[in-house]
Amino acid sequence: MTYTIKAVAEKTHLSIYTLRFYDKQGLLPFVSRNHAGYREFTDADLQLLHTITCLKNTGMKIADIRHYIDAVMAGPSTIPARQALLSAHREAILAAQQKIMANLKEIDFKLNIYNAPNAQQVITAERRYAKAEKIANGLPDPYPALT
Amino acid sequence: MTYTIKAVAEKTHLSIYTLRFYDKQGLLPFVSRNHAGYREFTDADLQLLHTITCLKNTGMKIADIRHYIDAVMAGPSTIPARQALLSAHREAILAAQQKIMANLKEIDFKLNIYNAPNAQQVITAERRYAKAEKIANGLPDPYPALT
DNA sequence: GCTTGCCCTAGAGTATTGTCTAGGGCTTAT
DNA sequence: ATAAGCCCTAGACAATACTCTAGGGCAAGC
Repeated sequence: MTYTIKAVAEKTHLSIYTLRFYDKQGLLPFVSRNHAGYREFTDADLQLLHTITCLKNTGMKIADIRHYIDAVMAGPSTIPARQALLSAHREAILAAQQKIMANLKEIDFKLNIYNAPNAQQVITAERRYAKAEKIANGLPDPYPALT
Repeated sequence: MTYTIKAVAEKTHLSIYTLRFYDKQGLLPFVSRNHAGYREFTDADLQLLHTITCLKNTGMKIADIRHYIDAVMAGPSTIPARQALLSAHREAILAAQQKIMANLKEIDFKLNIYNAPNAQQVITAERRYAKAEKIANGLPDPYPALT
C-alpha cells in the first residue's frame, strides 16, 4: 500500500508544496516515482518523513537534515555518523531550551510588575526616570505627554 | 552618561546593523538623537532594549515586539494590554517548549537505537524492509547497494 | 586643513523556508 | 473523447530578519 502526495500532506499536516520543496532540497531521496512520474510514499517513507519533521520541529536546518538523510541512505556503515549528528542536535536543543527558559524568567519578572497592585505607580516612576535621564543628558524626550 | 551605537552593540552582542534595523522597524522609538543626528542610548534605553532581546530570543516576531513597545510608549494606561501581550507570549513559549520536548523524545528514541549494541542489525533489517516494500509495490528501489 | 574613525540614511543583497503560478500530463468517469 | 481531479516541473513571489554598500557628515588629533 502506498500514499499519494496529497494523502501524505493530510497525514503529516505539511502542505503538498512543502513536501515537494523538501524533495527538491534533497530530503526525500527515498521516495520512489511510479511509471507516470508521480511520487508514491511507502510506510517506511512515512517513518523517515516523520524523523525529518522531528528534526525540523526542533530547529534543525534543512541543509543539516539533508546530511542526516544522506547518511541514512548510505547504509549502516554511517551509524556512528548519524549518532554523532543526532547527539549534537540533542545538545543544541537542550542549550536552546535553557536559553529560552532564562529569557522567559525575565519576561516573567516584567509580568510580575504588571500584575502587582502597584503596577501603575512603578511604571509611572520608571517612565519619569527615563524622561529625566533624557533631559539630564541634553537629549530630546521621546516619550509623549500622558493624556 | 550615554552610549554610542557601537558601545551598545558590544554590550548586547547585537550588530550595529541589527540595532539600526530594529530602529528602522520601529522597535527603538525611545532612543534619542544628539545634535549631529547620532543615536545616544541611555541606561533606561538599555533596559528596554534588553526586554526587546528577551522577546526576540523567545521567538517573538519583530512586528509583535513593536506592538509591545508601542504600548510602552503610550504610557501606564496600556498596562493591561502589555500584561495580556506578555501573558499570551508566555503561553506561546511554553507550548513551543512542550512541542520541542515531544519531538526530542522521538529523536532520543532514534538515538537509543543507534546506541544499542545491536544497532547494526536493527538498521540493516529496517533497510531491508524498506527495500522490500518498494519492490512489493512495484516501485524502483532508491536505496543503493551496500559496498 | 587633512586623515581617521566614528556616525548617518537609503537601498540593495542574502539566507531560509516556504507558497504559488503557468504550462502540461495521467486517470477515471461520463 | 472529454471533463474533473489529481500529478508533475520550473521558476517566480513572499515573508522574515538581517547584512552590507554607497555616499556623505561630524569630531579629534597631527
